[in-house]
Amino acid sequence: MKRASELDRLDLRMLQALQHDGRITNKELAEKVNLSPSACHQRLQKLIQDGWVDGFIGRINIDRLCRPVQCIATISLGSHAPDTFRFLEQRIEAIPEVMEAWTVSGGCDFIVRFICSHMTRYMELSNSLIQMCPEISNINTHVILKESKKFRGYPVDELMNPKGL
Amino acid sequence: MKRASELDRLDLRMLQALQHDGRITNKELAEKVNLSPSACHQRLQKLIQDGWVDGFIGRINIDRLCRPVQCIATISLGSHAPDTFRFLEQRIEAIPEVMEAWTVSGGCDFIVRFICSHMTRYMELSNSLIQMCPEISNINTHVILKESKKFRGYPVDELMNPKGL
DNA sequence: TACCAAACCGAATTTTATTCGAAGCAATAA
DNA sequence: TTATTGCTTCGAATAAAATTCGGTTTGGTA
Repeated sequence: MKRASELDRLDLRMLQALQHDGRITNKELAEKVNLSPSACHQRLQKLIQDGWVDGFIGRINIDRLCRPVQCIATISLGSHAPDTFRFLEQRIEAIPEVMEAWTVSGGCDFIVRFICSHMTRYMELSNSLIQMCPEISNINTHVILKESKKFRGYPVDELMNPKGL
Repeated sequence: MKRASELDRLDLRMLQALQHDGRITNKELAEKVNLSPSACHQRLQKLIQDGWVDGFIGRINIDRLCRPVQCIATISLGSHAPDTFRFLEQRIEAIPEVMEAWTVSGGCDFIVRFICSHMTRYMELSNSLIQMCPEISNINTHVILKESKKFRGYPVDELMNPKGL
């Protein structure tokens, strides 16, 4: 299996193309990177098999389906014992309405993004977290007014070829 | 074009399947929702064409490609004039290293998620924001230690069939 | 019951995916 | 320089999937 430094220009261009359109056909992808369909197919299978690609998701237009309440909560713990972290992390992960969550350093310990059918539901969820984890010292809720920038893939160029190095 | 309330059970199941695997074949999707491939194909095209699906993204395993620094910044403004908001929002959007950004209410005005090749680059970016927008009163940086939960699609069931209604 | 529109189905056709053997290419050792 | 080796590519053949289309079913309505 290749290491990251062994991925060549074609591999990276394929990954970028897949980020941009996860449903691109192998034939189109091959044209885009100037390979024959068979060679491209072999590379693509290998990229997926070796875990460079994490999966493909169809993004649904959730705001057209319903009018959800979205919140970002910053959670602070009183105790920083590893067990406490793990426990809360697992509980957070298990909540379907949690879309993303991060363990962070800075002014708090977790940052969690929720999407809920209504505000009361969000309150239920945050209350349940407080109840099941008394070590939580603070939850600060930020209601999302607008998604200013949606995730559209990682900036592979900037990350792989950082300026000034 | 259908309205949200006119999407039936099959449409929703298709959207959920696409969230889970954006590269699922039409044939597999048809089996999953108990339709003939042709009927499923027609529905899928219509769902995409009518904008229920926002696009397809291949998720790449960025931590295998490099060792990026990821941060979440909370930004507060001194002036809440609409022009100030719009200006900063546009500048934030334009930064390739900004993966996601939200306008929020609560203890701050924007929450922004960065991915950078190294910490110095992050500092450059946050400094540049402060320079170009003097109305920023505070930026609080949270370094991401761990992605506790990755986005895996919206909880369609919970959002469309909220408990207690 | 008769009619209509929408959705579905199955078969036919077109396009794409997948497989596979042969050829090209670069690095290495003789 | 010349063989050898391993890896990648290519193109053709085959398998599978997508797409189209005419006919049928279905559900609602007059």
